[in-house]
Parts: sequence; structure tokens; C-alpha cells
Amino acid sequence: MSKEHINLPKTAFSMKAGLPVKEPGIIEYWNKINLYQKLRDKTKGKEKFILHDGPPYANGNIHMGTALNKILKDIITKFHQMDGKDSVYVPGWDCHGLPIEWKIEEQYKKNKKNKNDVPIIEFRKECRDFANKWIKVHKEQFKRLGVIGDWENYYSTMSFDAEAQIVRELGKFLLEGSLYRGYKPVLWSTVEKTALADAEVEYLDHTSDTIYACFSVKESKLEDLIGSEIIIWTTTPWTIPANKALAYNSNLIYLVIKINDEGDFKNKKIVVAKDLLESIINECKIKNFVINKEFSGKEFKGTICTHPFFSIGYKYDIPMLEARFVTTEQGSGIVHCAPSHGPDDFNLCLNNNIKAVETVDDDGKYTNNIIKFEGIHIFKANPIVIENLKNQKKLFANGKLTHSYPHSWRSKAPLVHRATAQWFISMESHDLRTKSLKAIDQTIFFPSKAKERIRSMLETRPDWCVSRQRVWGVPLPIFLSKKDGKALIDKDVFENIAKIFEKEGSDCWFSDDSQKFLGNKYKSKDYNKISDIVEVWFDSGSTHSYVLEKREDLKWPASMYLEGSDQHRGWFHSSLLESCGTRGRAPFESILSHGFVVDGKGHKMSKSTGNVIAPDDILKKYGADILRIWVASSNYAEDLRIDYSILDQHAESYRKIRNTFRYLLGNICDQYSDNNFKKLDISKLPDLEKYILHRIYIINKNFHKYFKSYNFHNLYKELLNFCTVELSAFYFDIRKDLLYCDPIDSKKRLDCILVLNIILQCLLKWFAPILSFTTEEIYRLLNKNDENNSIHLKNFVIIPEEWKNEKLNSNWEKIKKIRDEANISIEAQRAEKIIGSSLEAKIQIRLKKSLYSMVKEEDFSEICITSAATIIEDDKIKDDMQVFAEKAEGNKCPVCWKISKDDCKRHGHLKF
RNA sequence: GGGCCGGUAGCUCAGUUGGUUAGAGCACACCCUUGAUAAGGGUGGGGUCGAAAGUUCGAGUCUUUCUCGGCCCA
Repeated sequence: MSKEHINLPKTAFSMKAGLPVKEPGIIEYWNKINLYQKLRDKTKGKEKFILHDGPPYANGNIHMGTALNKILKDIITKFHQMDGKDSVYVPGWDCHGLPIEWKIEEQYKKNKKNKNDVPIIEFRKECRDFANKWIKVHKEQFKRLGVIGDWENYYSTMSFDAEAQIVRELGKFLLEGSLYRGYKPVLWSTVEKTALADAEVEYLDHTSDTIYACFSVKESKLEDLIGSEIIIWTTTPWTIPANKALAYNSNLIYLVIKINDEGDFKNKKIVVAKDLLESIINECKIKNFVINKEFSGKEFKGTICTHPFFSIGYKYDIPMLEARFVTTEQGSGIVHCAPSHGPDDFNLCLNNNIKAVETVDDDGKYTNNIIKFEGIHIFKANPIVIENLKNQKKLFANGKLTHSYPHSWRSKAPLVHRATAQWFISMESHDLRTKSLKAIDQTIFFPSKAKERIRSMLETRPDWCVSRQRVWGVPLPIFLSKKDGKALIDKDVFENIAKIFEKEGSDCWFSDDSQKFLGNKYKSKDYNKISDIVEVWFDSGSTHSYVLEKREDLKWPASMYLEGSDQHRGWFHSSLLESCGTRGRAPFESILSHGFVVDGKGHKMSKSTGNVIAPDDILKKYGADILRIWVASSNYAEDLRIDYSILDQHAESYRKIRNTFRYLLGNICDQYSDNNFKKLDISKLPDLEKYILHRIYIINKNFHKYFKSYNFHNLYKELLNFCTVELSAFYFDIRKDLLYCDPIDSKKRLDCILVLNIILQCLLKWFAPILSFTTEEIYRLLNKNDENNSIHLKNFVIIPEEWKNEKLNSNWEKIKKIRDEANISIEAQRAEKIIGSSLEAKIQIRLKKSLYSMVKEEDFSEICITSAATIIEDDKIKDDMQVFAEKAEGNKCPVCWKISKDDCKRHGHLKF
């Protein structure tokens, strides 16, 4: 054998990746050299790119969505860093809020402990510890994905300075006058005297009084309605005194019917939905009636009724309002609305300028806003209301109904919707809506369609309710005057509270005397300290103020906010409102939103379906780089599918890329040198090498185009295709002969080695933001002696304009076509078992004149990897080109395996 | 139930202002190679573009309806 005469590839870079084992070692290396700090040092003073981290909730292990989010952020951060910017990434966590409260309560339940026996301070400390525990866990999980960031100096919404700044931000709204006190229905337990969250509600059977009650039409454009009685049905008669409106659905058909039965309603006209007539006839036992009129719900528009208790003092108008939530499932097709006692009612009334008021107090008794009934407990009010309706001849029918009804998970007592005092930021009083819409216009969205999504939400959203009746959060820093109930608005007080929170955190609000917060100006005996907390969206919506503005290494506004598309209503939204309210513009220049992770069939992942894949499963089986490929190659503008067959496919692509690197490394024998592309003289390179440089130029152009538009799946595809099509199947395959069989220092071979170096340099940098581990593995291998460096500290390559060569490119497009033709003719011979490898063939290429003159200088035996090739001008052929392959005659050179009748030109002199 | 978004080969994606026979890579099948070797090369098969109707000389692309899926809201 003659292997000693050839230069076979030799590299320490293994074919098998073993990523799950190898990657943690690379993370250790990054820690050891303090990569994050090195990145900062390197680009100190450069233009900043700030991707502001939307804080994940510090609760539970990360899932695929979180992994996708962090990897995407990391890819973008690294792209900008290698593009020469100071690309700083400071991770953060969202810590306050209900889910953590529940977790602690759950632990109490297990230990048979009662939440009410635990001092608030102690409870809050447990919440804080819980959040801290998960921050630690998340940190390690995120690092494992290859995410580079300031992990030591992360931010959190529960840090003292964050809590202090949140107070200052709220103070701004209070001072301005846009933060006001209003009322809003919440689920309320009159037994525990507390509000409950949805998740604290149990649905149990409950028997309710039901009534069909009447509202007389006072005004209407539809003449038939005048003097009629609008029938409503409800299971909560006690809300009738709080009624402010009626709701109908304009898509339904309604009837005016005349009752002929004896009784209160003889000869009266009533109005009900057509679809519900039958059930009403049955339930209300109507025997004789006539249909007077059938009409579309649209015709209700502008109708005004009187309250059934009109004659006992309820003198106000009851407008009829259009509402989609009205259905024909039950009742009459017209719904009675008490804005203080139902979310639907509240929202509908709000949109029609009917405010909710406090109708029921903490204990469940009517307040003085409910005339004639003040002081009566709502759970005892039904018979009284029914009796009054009867007296007013407004009770059409009544009965009982057993149905599923919300109850407290603790006391099992039935719950009610009850308007309670809440704090709102007005969308209108200081033009917050207008400001926000303008800010949206000035923001760049990736993908662009996301702009419309957030815009339509802003256009219709109600005032922002920022108060919660909870414990684990930033206290709402408000004092109410005992004299007039008004909020104390004084900048010095807010600043004083902020200073205290900055120093010792916000726990003291719940334990210390009011005087401490009021300072010297006011007396604590004159004020009530409220005990609400700030809703958590305000916490995270303010991160720009206590992270971007406060940190020297960051900038305000951020270059980008990047989150899942659900955050159009979440963090994007709250940040926008908070910032527009306090600073008049958005805290971000651009928004990138990504879709959701779904399974291979496009269905959402859920435990019950059993289609959940956890990031950890993938890390153990494939490694982070495969997961990063999945992120880069998926189109985040849509939902992202993942399952093991998809991952297998990406792992396969990874192997292809890895082997491309392995070929490069093997042929340069791991001896790599950075080239200054600008100084290279490429004029003397062979055409094929020049062509490859041209391709690099083009791919680099596309690379930047795709990167600037955050179009990673096309970028990755471009790079992968370059590796498989251009390099592996074309350039590498052709150049094997040269690399293996030419003298080690022949000019042509050295030219090729140069180009291999260039390719390696480009590929390493192009792939570094995506394949962060593998590119580092290679970089370490090539720079064993430089124990202080990283591929991530490099900048992207700059390709000289001189490498662009369109004319050469179009020539090679033709040459490749000829090569394809040659392959087809060789394949035919192979199928006939005449030849095996292409080197056993010789080819004859016939070309028409124009084509011939373009490519006549080229050596097609080299390009087509055959033992010989002749090229003939022939204008008589049918198509542009014809290629004939036949078996090459002669002896096989033991070195280069080319077959010829003569001695091998290159190796004939060698003795074997 | 409402709002928004989407459905192109088994998979990940292209498909310009409607215009030849809808493309690429991977996967698959077969063949070659054994000097990138748990690698590499070649050839090839595979799509009624979610469904139906409409506009048009012409629809993957425009309109409507339906269907499936996702997010948000109720």
C-alpha cells in the first residue's frame, strides 16, 4: 500500500460529539476565563445593544417555552456582540404574586398550619425564600443552555431597590392625578371578608332563587316597545337593587307578546327572545298569549327603561346595551346588569360610562348606595327583593335552581361578585392611550404583524387596575385621610417610603408604625394606611426604571424586548403603559415576539396529553447545541413544533456540520492561522478557489441580511446548505485528490489550504451564536496555548469586495450543470456495472460554441472526479451539452487511483 | 362564544406586484466508495399547496365559507 505517499486528514476533533458530556466542561471554561467580563472589557465604549430580559416567574423548573425564549435571546445577543456592539444581557426574575403565595399556603395545608396564624412578615419571608430558591435553580438551567449573561448581578422584582423604585413610579401617577380610586367587582367571601383569586374558587352545587323580573320601556325608537315590559332572568335577585342597565344581543330575534292570562300581567306586553319563548311559556306557566311583533335585536338600540323599583326611589334610567355575552342558553335573552356584581356587567357598563359603586360592604350588607335596603345582608335579601318586585307588579315568575356555583376553597362558603375599592391608572385622563398608541407606531416589530395585535388591545383596554388584595408584593404606598377619605399625595412621603424600602425592603410596611412612612409632615392618627399590594404586572412593567435606567452598563430605552406572543397583553403591554405614563415613550426600540412551543402535530403540550418534552430531556439525549439548532432553524413568527423525530433530524444536520468542520480541521492538521482577508492577494488562486471565495462573499451578504431582520431560520438554512451542497458534495469532494495526492507544499495545494483556513474562520464565526458550544470546542482545539480566549470574543468576518466575482460565478454555474450531466452519464454506466467509482470513468463532453468558449480552460477530470475528460466543441448536438462516460482504460495509479495507459504524471516516478 | 394569527413533500423551510411543468436541504430508496469511514459521493421517488366555492384568460398567491391548530379575551 502507499498511504505513506498521501496526506490524509489528521485531527483531534472527534467525529462523535458527545455534547451532553462535553458541554458542561465548556461552561466551566467560560466561567474560568470569566467570559462575560471579557466581553464587556472588549467592547467597552462601543455602541450598545441592550436586549432587556423579560423576567420569568421564579417558580418551578424551566419548560421548552422558557428554553426557547432564553436561547433566542442569547443568539441575538451574541450576534450583536460579534457584530462589534457592546451587547449586554442582564437576566432578571419576576418574584411577587399569587402563584408563590399559593405554594406557601399549600405547604401550610400539608403541615396543618393556618395562614391567618402566621404574621405577614413571616409569610412574606417564606415567599421571598421560595423565589430565591427558584432563581438559583433557573440560573443553572439557563447557563446549561449556553446563555451568556451577567448571572452574578441579575435583577429581580423583589430586590429592595426594585421595590423602592416601584413606589416612586406609582408616586408619579398619583402626583399626576391619573391614579384614582374606583370600584371593580372581585370574587368576595363575606365569611372570610376577603377577595379570592380564580384559583382559590371551588365550584359546588348551590340552590338559588330565580326570578323573571320586568323593566318597563320608557323610550324607544321601536314603537311597539313603548309600554312593554322587558323580561330578565337572574339567579341573584339581591343584585336587582344594584341594576344599572340591560343587555341584549343584536344577533338575536326578539318578540313582543301580549299576555291574556288573568293576573298582574293581563293585557300587558312583554319582550323576550324568540328562541327562549317556549321555555318561558313553560316556566312561567303562560296559557294565553298573542305575538304582536317580531324584531331584530338591533332595534333595541337607544331603548331606555325604568328600574322595577322606580316608585320606591330608583328614579334613574336603565339603558339597554348591546352585548355579545348575551346568549339563548337560559333566561329571556335579555340580561340584567349590575356593574358592581359581575365582570361582564362591569365591563359593559364601563364602556358605556356607567361606573361601579360600592353597593355591598365587607360583611355582605347593602351600603347606603342602595336605598331602602341599606344594612340588609345580601344572603337574606332575596325574599325581600322578590316581595318588593311583587308589590310593584314587576315579578313575572320565580322559582329555585340548583346549579354549580363558586365557593371559597377554605370556608366552602358561597362567593359573590362584589365591587370593592381598587386603584386604577386612567387611560384617558392624561392621554395614556394616545401616548401608547403613538409609542407603538415608533416601535419596530419582529414579526411586523405583532404591531396590530398590541394596537388593537390598547385601543379597547379599560383603565389599568393596579391594586390587589394580597400579601406577597410591593405595598401600594397610599394613606387615606380619616377626615375625607382622600389619598395623601405628597412627593416627599413617596420618596421617604422609597428610601425606607431601599434600605430594609417593603416588609416593614406591614409591621411598622405609619408615622415612620409619613415622616414629620403628617400625623399617623389622621391617616389610614392601606394594605393593598401592587399588581405584579406593574412590578415587571417598571423593570425599565430600576434596571435599564439604574444600571451604568445598560441604556434606556432598550434596543429590544423579546418574549412570547402572549406578552402582548403582558409584559410588552404593562411596560409600554408604565413607561408612556411616566416618560412619554416606550422603554424599547423594538419588540420581537415568538410563538409557542407545540408538539410535532402542532398541538399544545400538556401533561394529560403526554406530549411534553422537557429541556432537560433534550440536554441529556442530544445536548444544548442541538436545542439551539432547533431554535435557530424554526420560524419563531409561528408556533414552533418539536418532537423527537424533529430533533433527530436536527441532530443529523448537526453531524453534517460537525463533519464539515472535521474535514477542514483534518486537512489543515489542526494548524490554523487567522488570516487578514484584506491583505490576501487572491488574484493568483485557481478559479475554483476564487469561486469559493465568491460564494463566501455572497453567503456573508445574506448572513448579514438575515441577521439584521432576525430571520434565523433562513440564515441557518443558508449556512447548512453551504456546508452540504457547496462544500461537502462539491468543493471538498473535488479537492480531496489535490489535498491527499499532491506534494504537500505544491502551490495549488497551499492555495487550497489557505481557502480551507478561510472557510474555517468564516464558519466558526458564522455558527458561533448558534452552535455556541461546538464552535468553542473547535476554537479551543485550535488555540490550545491561549488559555484566555473564546470564539465569542471574536468579531464577524469582513469579506473584501474584491472576492465578489459575478462573471466567474456565472461560469461556474455552467460548469456545475456540466458536472451534473457528467454525473448522470456516469450513473448510467454504474447501473450497468461497467464502472464503480467515478475514477473508473473517463468522460467526453460536447458543448455548443458559446458554452465551449466559456469553460474550455477548465479541467473536467478534476471537476467531475474522473480519470480523464475531453471537451469538444460541437454545434450539431441537440441540447446545450452532451456528456458520454465510459470505462477508463489502463492502470490504476496506486497513489491517486487515477487510471491511465501511461504512467501517472504525478506519481509515476515513485517506487513501490 | 369573540378577536388575532397560521395550515406548501415524512421533517424544517423558500415561493417576489396572481403568470411556464411548485423549489431547497434533511429524511427515504437504490447504487458507488472504503484515503472525511458509526463518515463521503451519485441517482431517484415523493406535493389535487387544509377543504369547498367564487373573481380571473390564468390562483399556492385575491374574496367568501368551512375545517384543523395556536395565542389572547370572555
